[in-house]
Amino acid sequence: MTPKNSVSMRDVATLAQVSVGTVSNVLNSPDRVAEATRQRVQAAIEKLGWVPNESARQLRAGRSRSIGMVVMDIANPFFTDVARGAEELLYGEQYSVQIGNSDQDPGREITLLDRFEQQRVGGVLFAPIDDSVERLVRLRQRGIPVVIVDRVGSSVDFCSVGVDDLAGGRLAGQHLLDQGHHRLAFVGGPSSLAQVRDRRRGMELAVEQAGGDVSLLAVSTPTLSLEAGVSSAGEIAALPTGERPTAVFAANDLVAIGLLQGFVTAGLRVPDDVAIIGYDDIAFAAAAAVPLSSVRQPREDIGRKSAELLVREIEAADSGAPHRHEAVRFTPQLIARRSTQPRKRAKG
Amino acid sequence: MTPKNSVSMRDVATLAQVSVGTVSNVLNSPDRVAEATRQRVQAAIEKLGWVPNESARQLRAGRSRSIGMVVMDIANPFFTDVARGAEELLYGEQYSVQIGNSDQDPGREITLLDRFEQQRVGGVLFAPIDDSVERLVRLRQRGIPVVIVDRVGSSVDFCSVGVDDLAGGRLAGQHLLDQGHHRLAFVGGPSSLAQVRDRRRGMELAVEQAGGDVSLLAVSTPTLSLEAGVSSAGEIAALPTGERPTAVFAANDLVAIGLLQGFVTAGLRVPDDVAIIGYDDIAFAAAAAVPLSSVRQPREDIGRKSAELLVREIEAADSGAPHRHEAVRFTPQLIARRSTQPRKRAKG
DNA sequence: GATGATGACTGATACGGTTCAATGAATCGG
DNA sequence: CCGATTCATTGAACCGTATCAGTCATCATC
Repeated sequence: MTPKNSVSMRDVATLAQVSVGTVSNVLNSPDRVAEATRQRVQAAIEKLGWVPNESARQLRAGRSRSIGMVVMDIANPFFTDVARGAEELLYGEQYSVQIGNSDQDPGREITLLDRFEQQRVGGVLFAPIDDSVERLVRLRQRGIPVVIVDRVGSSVDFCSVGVDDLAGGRLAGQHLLDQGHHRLAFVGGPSSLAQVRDRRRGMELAVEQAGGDVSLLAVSTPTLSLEAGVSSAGEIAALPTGERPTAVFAANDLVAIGLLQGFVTAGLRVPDDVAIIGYDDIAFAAAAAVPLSSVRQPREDIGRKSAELLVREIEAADSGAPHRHEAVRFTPQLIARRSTQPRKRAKG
Repeated sequence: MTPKNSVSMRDVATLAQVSVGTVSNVLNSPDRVAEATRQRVQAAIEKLGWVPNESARQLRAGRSRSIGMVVMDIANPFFTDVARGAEELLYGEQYSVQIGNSDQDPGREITLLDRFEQQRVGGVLFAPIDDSVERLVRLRQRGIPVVIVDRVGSSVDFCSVGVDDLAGGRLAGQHLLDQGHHRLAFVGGPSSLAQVRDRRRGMELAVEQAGGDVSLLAVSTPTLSLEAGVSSAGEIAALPTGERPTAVFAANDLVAIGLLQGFVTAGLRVPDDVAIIGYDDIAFAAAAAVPLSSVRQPREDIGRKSAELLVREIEAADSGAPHRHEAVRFTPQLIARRSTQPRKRAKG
């Protein structure tokens, strides 16, 4: 039942009347091989349908052409966009990408890194859920480069690519203040996520700097998901009108879209009763029930840049060249849409 | 610069004063090893920080614990949901998943399959962009099982998991007819995608069966994306009011959400001027500008079931047990929301 | 106390490639 | 015409693990 007709280089060599070394050369250094021989070998490969065994190659080489990527929420289009950017670049460099979803679970995160280590992947793109780098140090000791994605280097020991979330939070906060809001809220969590902390802190800075009589309510959520947004909207809508915030900054667009749904369900109008701004500017933000204002991150660029830094580090290690870690920080951009449009006083 | 401090089983064996065979036994058949020895070996493993080399193991075993998955559009939440379902099950079975994005490009699709073949993955979950199975046959000859995802078996030679798209299309068409529409449209493409053909055909069947004076306009798009929807909406909106369809069935939710955006931009009201129904019922459908009616597919179940069939086939092949290919067909479900709500005649 | 039987461990081999020193043939300059 | 150089090819060693036929000691059995 198991055909197991595994053809190996030896079979090809036999058929082509050459040694295995020559077959290998045909693949890896074609110029060292006579044209006639090369064609004979190629023909034999075709005929037998031989395909190189990547495990064997990798075992010998001690290094692999596959890249591991850990994201914290594959259901979030932000991460698939980042992954697309990374994959695009890596595909061109002949690497293949393994995407693992930690689902914001530290245990799974570790397991995924363990598996990548066992596979001796060529490198790892890592979007972490916290700041610990111990696990990463071990990977690097084994010679596996790691680039930290979506989190700009608290540690100088790794390359990292991210966005200035403090600035992003400030943009969002300032925007809401500019629209004349005085009762603000921030929705997002858990605060173990640096992204959440930074975005919130940025908003707080905007508020402090503005001075004046501004209140800022913080609503913490267990995850950054649609559902979390929906349920937070319920909480907020239940507040007495006089205390209820008139504008909300959500830590990402998923939460923002959830809030939108929740508010509409609760009978609140957006932006008239409550304005919303999100973060990431995923493609669905513009298509939401009320087109969603957001703070845009260059998602695919983040992926591409991360991959580029990773490849560079891998190649430096291969060639023994020195390598300086780099921390790339993109600047976020405010995208104002209807969900934060100033309330029309002239209603009638 | 390259530390290369690669510790192998031999190092562990030396430190623990045993042979490499024993170290291997500690891992794979712990019961064949004396307790004291086992602990000594474990201690040595800890101390050296040894991690098994998956390539070597795999080379020896001839088979790997990693699964390749090919999807045609990773930006479509439908596929990430399917992938989540698959990954969830496979993670539990100690497999890791490699997701590759063919981006609806036949060339990339082939390349991804080539790479999986070279890696001798344990199996492949394949969401194809057309019906050709030649490439798959070769994989299977090499002993790599393939399960076809999101496309129920035209071929009995493979397991497959999908949804009855003909029934789904019919549900959508019937729903629009039930709302009293007579000028319908179908938007989607390319028609090389079986999903597109089936959904459209299903709608046509509903129309034929209903009889009466019903028109059905077909608008073809190059891909199933938000952008395709937006631009199709432009075309449709440009039609004279008397010819313009009053209800549109989009081949998937991305297109539907794009249409929605496009119609709103063009000044048409949904559902008053034109009703929309999508397909997939991705999470964002409910959160769209107007909550989107859709035909729901059990996305995560599709992934889980595919993975289950794949694992079963892999294990059957390993144990030499016979295996019967299975074609699982889920039934889609109509989800009616506001985007197809009957027009209120009593407007004033 | 000789005989198996059992249990714990060893050592060699194989997996499928890459790499590199060595070999032999052909070419070249003088 | 010969030594030197270049070119094409070979063959063996090696990567890190799993497996399996043996080896050796221990123990129960009669």
